[in-house]
Amino acid sequence: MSILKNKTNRRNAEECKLFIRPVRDVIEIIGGKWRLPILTALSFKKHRFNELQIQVDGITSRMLSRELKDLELNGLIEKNSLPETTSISEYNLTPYGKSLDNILVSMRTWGTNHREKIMNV
Amino acid sequence: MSILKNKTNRRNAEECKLFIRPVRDVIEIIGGKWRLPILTALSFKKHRFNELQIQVDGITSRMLSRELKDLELNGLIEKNSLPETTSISEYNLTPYGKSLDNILVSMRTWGTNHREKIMNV
DNA sequence: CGGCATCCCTAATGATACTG
DNA sequence: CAGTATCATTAGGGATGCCG
Repeated sequence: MSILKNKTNRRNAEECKLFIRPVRDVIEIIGGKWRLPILTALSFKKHRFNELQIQVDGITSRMLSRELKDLELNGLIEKNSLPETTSISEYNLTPYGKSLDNILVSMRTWGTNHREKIMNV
Repeated sequence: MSILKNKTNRRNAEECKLFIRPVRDVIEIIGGKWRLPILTALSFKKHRFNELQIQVDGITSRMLSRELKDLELNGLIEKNSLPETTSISEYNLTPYGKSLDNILVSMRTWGTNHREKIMNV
């Protein structure tokens, strides 16, 4: 019985690690202070660089530039330079970036609820 | 028409900010390298301190201690010191912590999928 | 076993100025 | 407008040792 229990515990422990690993992967990709806010803005609609800088309050052009580059490298967003005009580029979610929607929505929902809860207390 | 368009754009911009704010709130609470992995482990089952340290690979006791304290302060987890035994404490999700489930599941799901995608490419 | 204290280092971010 | 370059600062986190 104790042997069986040990085996069960070990299996549970392994299973638990299998839950954690993908979560850590996600954090690598969309973690940090800025990426989810940027993605949230882009899930709303496509934005230009300076529009993003206004929406994501407090971000510097330096950080915005870097984060956009990382998100693009990971295939979550795409950059389109408008051909007609000069010095205009637009950022948008790729289909793969749109697949983050469940995460974005669940976070937004929980966060909205939490804010209300904190305010009312 | 251009006036209407400006009003519409401004409304959209405000609405977008309303999407971003709660997301930033959530990041404040469960962001960073360790909190979501810890919460994921606890969503699986309650854990003791050293069990968590094993599950959340690479975390030091210092960081685990600090993160657990923050999560408890935010009402997401609870600590139970077992009365019978000495020096044993268990951590578990509170009901409020369990309300994070949608976030945890959506991240785990996306992360699992992403890992498969990366591996196969 | 479950932590806390100290010291230290690096990565992340900010501030500012500049450019095509 | 959409960034880049440089410098300064800070927060996050690792290593280690100690303690009830």
